[in-house]
Amino acid sequence: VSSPGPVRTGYHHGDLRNALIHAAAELAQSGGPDSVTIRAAARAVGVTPTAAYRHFTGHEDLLGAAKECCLERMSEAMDTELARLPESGDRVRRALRRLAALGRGYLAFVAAEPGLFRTAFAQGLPLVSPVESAWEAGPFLKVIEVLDELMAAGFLPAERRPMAEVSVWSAVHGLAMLHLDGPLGDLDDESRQRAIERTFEVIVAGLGCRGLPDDLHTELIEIVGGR
Amino acid sequence: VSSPGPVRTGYHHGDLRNALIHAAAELAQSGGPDSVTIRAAARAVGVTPTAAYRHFTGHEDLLGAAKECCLERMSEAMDTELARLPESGDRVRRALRRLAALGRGYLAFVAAEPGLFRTAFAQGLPLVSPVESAWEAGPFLKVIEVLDELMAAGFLPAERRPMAEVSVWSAVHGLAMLHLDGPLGDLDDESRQRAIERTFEVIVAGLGCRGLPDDLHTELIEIVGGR
DNA sequence: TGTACATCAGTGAACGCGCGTTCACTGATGTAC
DNA sequence: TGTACATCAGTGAACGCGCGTTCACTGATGTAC
Repeated sequence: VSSPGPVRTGYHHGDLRNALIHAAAELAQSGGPDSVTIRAAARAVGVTPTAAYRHFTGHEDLLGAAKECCLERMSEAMDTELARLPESGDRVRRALRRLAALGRGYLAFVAAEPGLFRTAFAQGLPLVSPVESAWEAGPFLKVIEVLDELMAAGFLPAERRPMAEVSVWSAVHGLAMLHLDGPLGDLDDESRQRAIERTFEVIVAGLGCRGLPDDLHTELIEIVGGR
Repeated sequence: VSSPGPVRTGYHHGDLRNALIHAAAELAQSGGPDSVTIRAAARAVGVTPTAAYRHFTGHEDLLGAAKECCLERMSEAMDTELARLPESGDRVRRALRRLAALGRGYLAFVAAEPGLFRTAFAQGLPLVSPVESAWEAGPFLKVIEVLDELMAAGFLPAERRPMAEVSVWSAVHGLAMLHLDGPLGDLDDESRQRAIERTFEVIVAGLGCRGLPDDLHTELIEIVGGR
């Protein structure tokens, strides 16, 4: 769960657990969850497969740790997008900007690191830590916060607040999946971009009642798709 | 791609290709795409693995056929929901009803047949037939038709029509995926239901400009979640 | 400060598994004459 | 109508692979006295 860790110094490794997780994440990066095996991770670290069993109960345990690691990477990618945002404007504007940046971060991560994304959402036993905490500390929590802010600022009516985070996340997650494995994978870049923009527009229009001023709309679209 | 096919009658099978596809689909049903192997399919049919190579170029070919088969099953499930709909009301009402029924069919299929769903969207080489036709003959086409109708009937403004099908499908697909493998899997049935309803509301509100009359809203929510 | 010994963290060999795929083959079918 | 023969659709044995996991082991570490 931390950085690469020292290369081994003699018989004992020193930080084998973290080294294995790091190796597992690199395997996930290049080949997705199916590439994460105890043998391959041990090989990458330069250690016998058996040694891994000192630190993990088995394959499932290692994969779970890798999953958690991928989720963290994803969370970081979204934070990066958030950090680039200007602070100007009223609360609604700032919150909508953040919503757009989250979507952008999510989709950019999927495009840049499909293997990590697939692993983060791999089927099977959940994460090592209690489920809720892992998810709520990650990407999902950020969406919840932004929607709370949108409600507090008066953009999102209170009666529409419940479950709104699910709608938002579903839309962006579905967009990502359909691009990765579904029929949207064949779209050219331009169409892909327009699909993302339209989905963002539909979601924002579906959340708030009122329309957006033109300049705000333009700014948001640029955040969600631009650069 | 057709029905079970006759049980073998002697040395020659008669319809081995279809029998293998059927077996592959059953494997997919119970264990997802990873369970679809040439050996297992041959075993199920009662034939040597080698025999499969008379009808498929290899594992990937069989899996592709299974994928196509799963997509068809999904399409049928959605058609079933469409067929149960009343025909009363104006064009907008009928089209929105159909939109709700498609979402319902999609999500019900995912819940009832997760293995088939996973296989339909399995990663890897596309389908046997040309990509577009397979998808556009399937679930996606139905969404496109309904949205065209919503535009023609005046509910969906023309300038919001492009890519709207992607937004709609992304939302429902994301909902399905997050329930299957994501953090939404832990929701109780009641919350799950509300999440689906809210997502439908957000999408409909995001597509059309105007609000829905109360009775229509109620009817649609019942279609999307009810029974 | 030195030493015996428990504990920890690795090694190396081996197991059984199911897989995709290939080979030379044989049984069944159908067609030309 | 019968027969030789090409063709088709299977069989059976075998290959090599990478995997998860277990076993008895050994090298390194640290702690009690």
